[in-house]
Amino acid sequence: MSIHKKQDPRALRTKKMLKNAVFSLLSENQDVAQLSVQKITSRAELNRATFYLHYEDINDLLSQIVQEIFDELSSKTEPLLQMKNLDKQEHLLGFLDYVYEYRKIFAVFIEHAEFKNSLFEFLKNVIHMRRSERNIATTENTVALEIMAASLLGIINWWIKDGIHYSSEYIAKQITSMYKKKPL
Amino acid sequence: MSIHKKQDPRALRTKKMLKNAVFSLLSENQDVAQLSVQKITSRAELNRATFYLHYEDINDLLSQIVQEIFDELSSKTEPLLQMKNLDKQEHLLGFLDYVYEYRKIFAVFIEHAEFKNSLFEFLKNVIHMRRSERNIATTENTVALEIMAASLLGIINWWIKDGIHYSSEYIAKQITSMYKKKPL
DNA sequence: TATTTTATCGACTATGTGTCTATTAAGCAA
DNA sequence: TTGCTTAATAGACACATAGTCGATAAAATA
Repeated sequence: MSIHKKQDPRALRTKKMLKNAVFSLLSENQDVAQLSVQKITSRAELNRATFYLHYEDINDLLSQIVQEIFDELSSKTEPLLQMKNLDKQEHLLGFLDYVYEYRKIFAVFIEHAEFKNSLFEFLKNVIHMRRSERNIATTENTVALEIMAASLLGIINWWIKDGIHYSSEYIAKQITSMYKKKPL
Repeated sequence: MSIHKKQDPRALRTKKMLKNAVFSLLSENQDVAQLSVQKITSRAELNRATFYLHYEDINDLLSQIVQEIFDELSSKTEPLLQMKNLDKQEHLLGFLDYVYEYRKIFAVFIEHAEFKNSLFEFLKNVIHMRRSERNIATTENTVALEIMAASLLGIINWWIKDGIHYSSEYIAKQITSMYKKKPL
């Protein structure tokens, strides 16, 4: 954030316009794979060469967008996780509420490998925090952290793509009733 | 199979060569998205125009490959599912063994939307069969079929992509110990 | 104001798609 | 075997896209 050396306002403006163009295009066709540098710069009303002054390729731009999404996700969910007196299901529900709020963005970006990885790491982190907080032994007899996270990722992926008519409350209930131990 | 009207042997040969070219290319770069009609026909040593005599586009070809993969998966796992005297975990293990055998193909094609959908439907079907077989009420108090299938899909996705050093036995054990009710 | 940085324009090479026509070759059926 | 049918090839076409380059104009800043 403030660590970065101050950038040329023209560069900042251009980058914002390119990102806005990406969201504008994605809101239409809902498909990351159909993006092209031409479409993005055309939508942003910028020259195509300008794109390459700021990003290596489309993936570079998408990576930075994903980074920003998860910076926000972390800053919004961390205070929730600090509240140790919350019920088992309230943490999960708080997270699912956030996912629901950004379900359209999530549904598009979940196809992007880096977004998927970030979400996976995020889930692992949250599960790990919850476990150590409740003093659950992480070495013996415990379901592997990664398998639990992969399972949750699968459910979230399904939810935002094909099952978004279910409420976050319902999903939270199903999840907690499915596992032997509460994941979040 | 034998229902189809007999096809021109030249067409059969061409289609087989194109499919082989796809597998050949995928064994090198492991990425469906990097395929092109030019690369495929060049690898198959066929004219590019010939491709369009048999397939609409790359997705059409991939769809037919995926179809064949699941035809084989079904024919190999169905006899296993008919054996009603098997232990809870043996069904799951038999399926995971099949996935392990074809893990390289699976890891590549799991990125393909149609493959993912087919696998999801397959999992739903198997869970449903197991449940009705064991007379589990599907309406009351039971975890939604789709959520369970989505969860398993997430685990399988993780396993074949990032956790294939774990044995199918270990994965089966983790899965059965994670859920309150055995999924398969 | 003078220097640096950014943005634009046009051009170029390269790869890819999908279609089309004409021609050659292989399969099949009377 | 001959003749019809279908498949495969070759080359061309218009079009979209990627990534780079040099020259020029415009904005930011020291």
